[in-house]
Amino acid sequence: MAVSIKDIARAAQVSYSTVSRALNDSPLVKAETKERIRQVAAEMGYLPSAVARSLVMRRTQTIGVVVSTITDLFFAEVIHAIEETALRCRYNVILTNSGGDPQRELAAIRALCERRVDGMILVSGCSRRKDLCAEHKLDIPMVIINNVHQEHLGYSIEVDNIGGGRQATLHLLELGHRRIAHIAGPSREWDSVERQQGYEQALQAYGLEPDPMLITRGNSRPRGGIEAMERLLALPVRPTAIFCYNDATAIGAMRAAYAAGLRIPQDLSVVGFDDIDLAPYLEPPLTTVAQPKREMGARAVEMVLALLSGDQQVEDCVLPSRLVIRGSTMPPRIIV
Amino acid sequence: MAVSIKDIARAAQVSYSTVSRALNDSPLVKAETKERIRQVAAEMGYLPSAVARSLVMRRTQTIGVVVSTITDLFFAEVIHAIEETALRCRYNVILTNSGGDPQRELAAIRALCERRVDGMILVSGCSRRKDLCAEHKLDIPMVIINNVHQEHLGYSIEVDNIGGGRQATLHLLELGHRRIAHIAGPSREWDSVERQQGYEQALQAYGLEPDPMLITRGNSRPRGGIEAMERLLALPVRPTAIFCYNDATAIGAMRAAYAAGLRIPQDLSVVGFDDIDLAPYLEPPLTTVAQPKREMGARAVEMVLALLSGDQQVEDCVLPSRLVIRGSTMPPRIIV
DNA sequence: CCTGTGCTTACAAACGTTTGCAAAACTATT
DNA sequence: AATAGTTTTGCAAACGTTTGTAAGCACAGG
Repeated sequence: MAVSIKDIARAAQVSYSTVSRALNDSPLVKAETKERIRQVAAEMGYLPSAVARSLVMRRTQTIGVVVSTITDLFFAEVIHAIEETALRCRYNVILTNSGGDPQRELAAIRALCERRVDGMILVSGCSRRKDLCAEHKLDIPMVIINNVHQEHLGYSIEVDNIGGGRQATLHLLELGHRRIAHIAGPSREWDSVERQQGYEQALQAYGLEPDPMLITRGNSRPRGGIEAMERLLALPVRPTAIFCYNDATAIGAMRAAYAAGLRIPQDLSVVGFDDIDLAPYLEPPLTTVAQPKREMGARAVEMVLALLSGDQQVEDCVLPSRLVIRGSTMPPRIIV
Repeated sequence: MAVSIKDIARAAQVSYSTVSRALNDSPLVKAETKERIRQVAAEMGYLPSAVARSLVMRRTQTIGVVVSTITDLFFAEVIHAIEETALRCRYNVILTNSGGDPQRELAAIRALCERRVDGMILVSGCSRRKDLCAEHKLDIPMVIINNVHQEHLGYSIEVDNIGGGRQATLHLLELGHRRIAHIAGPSREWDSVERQQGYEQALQAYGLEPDPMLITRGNSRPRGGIEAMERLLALPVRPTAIFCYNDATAIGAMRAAYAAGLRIPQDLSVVGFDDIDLAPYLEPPLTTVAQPKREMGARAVEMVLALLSGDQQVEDCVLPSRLVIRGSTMPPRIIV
């Protein structure tokens, strides 16, 4: 079917090893021969077989990526960055989604191992260390972005979640808010725990004790944000501001607030986390803590590549987060 | 490094072909032997090499997907569907993005061919037929979702763009709007042309002649929507409603409208296209024409698989679009 | 005791590359 | 003209599988 190196050899009257060398621009073959072979190859529409090459080279030039879902813009943007920088390094990306299920995640990792990817990147990997290790006999470099568990399980890239949560909350405090609610993410996600810690630290820095009534939980998606917000709105004394686990949650929270007839930010200030590309276009433009998505993706593949080249210097990195103030926050109407 | 079938053969004292058969549950090997071999394999942590298998089977169990960008929620959702149904059929997905550049798209296709993917799916493929064909010597099934060009170049899946544009516009007309603007997508995208046709047909059905002043163009992203909207707002007589090429554009348009102090839908009705998952959570919830994203993705892989199994019955399909009415549309204040 | 018949197992080729090493073809030197 | 040296080419093994075919073995029938 596909034309192989042997077909070219036959057509060009040389051995197929020569063809291989010619196409790889080896200095071992005479310039004219090289040229002739190349021409024949081009005429015949030759496309080398990456699978055969992978077999002998024991390199697939492939990075496996597993992510819970690609339909969250934050993940989509990180994956975009991964794909872009992988491409630049002549790697392709196999994408698998786990739906946030550790079982499926493990299955995905297994499949990637069978495919002999050169390295793997888990975005919000959700499996426990011990499970991961089992699969890890073929030592394939694996880096994890925003590890869900606290445990360190290999090379990881994190954002400064505590600092981000603190900044967000401090911003609200500085505006004069005192009843500041928090809609956390799923309790098993470590970054949610950290962001909440930052929130609590900020409150304490202002001499406020975190109020359990003001802390509720979403599912990291708009739906969860709506439900959480409805709970908060049902409180005898409503919060004047909210810090949300992520932008998707914030979007849900805002929706619920609007549905209840509130205005944002006049009646309620909202801060998100992630700074998805859509954040500036929301109504109102969302104040949020930016994660350096491009950099996270880029770093992850660089890390994999470094690991691949046997670099021992590779170290976990935690990148700074940055508060981006837009239109969803303002001082409370009545200064408490 | 990785344990191979030969290592197992040695450990289990059989030939490696027997190991292969045992692990593939061939009836040719005795039950006891099979069991013993499996045990050894499990103990040794054997993971079959998909690349070796691919080489001999001439099947990679891989589908290549090329998309302009994954950071548009519409694409992300389609790709999610593709990945899910591919997984269900035991296929993996190699994702590549072209950034909407035909050059890069071609390069991506080439790379996928080298990897010997079993089939390819282009989401909004942007290359011209003749360019594509060149690459197409190894006849790899290729299906295109929302082809950018009008030309038919292989199996394709489309949504009823004209009908969708018509429905959207009709909805606005029925509400009483008469000055209805349209923000189109990039002129080279065929679906934009069609949606605009639908828009014009609807107007004509109401005896209105499309007004060139009211038709402008975005870039299919929020930024373009903003700019287009600003142009429309500068018009001596503003439109009372807008039909946008897609939801991202609509989001931008709404942003610009808000920035100009307008209220939506009281001062301006807005309709989008795509029905991204976020649409119901926007402020106001966006009225939009839904594309059956899940089905489009699923159909695409089913089509590839059918083609792969030599099915001759495979036919292009155009799926229906469906208007979803939410909060961004209402009758105009002053009936014209 | 020999032969045919099933059931198991082993051998070997093939998939399409890369690459070490030997062989061949030149070139230059004596 | 022979030799050494250099460049160019070919041979063959290897990568880890699958699979067609041959071989081995036990057992039954003649």
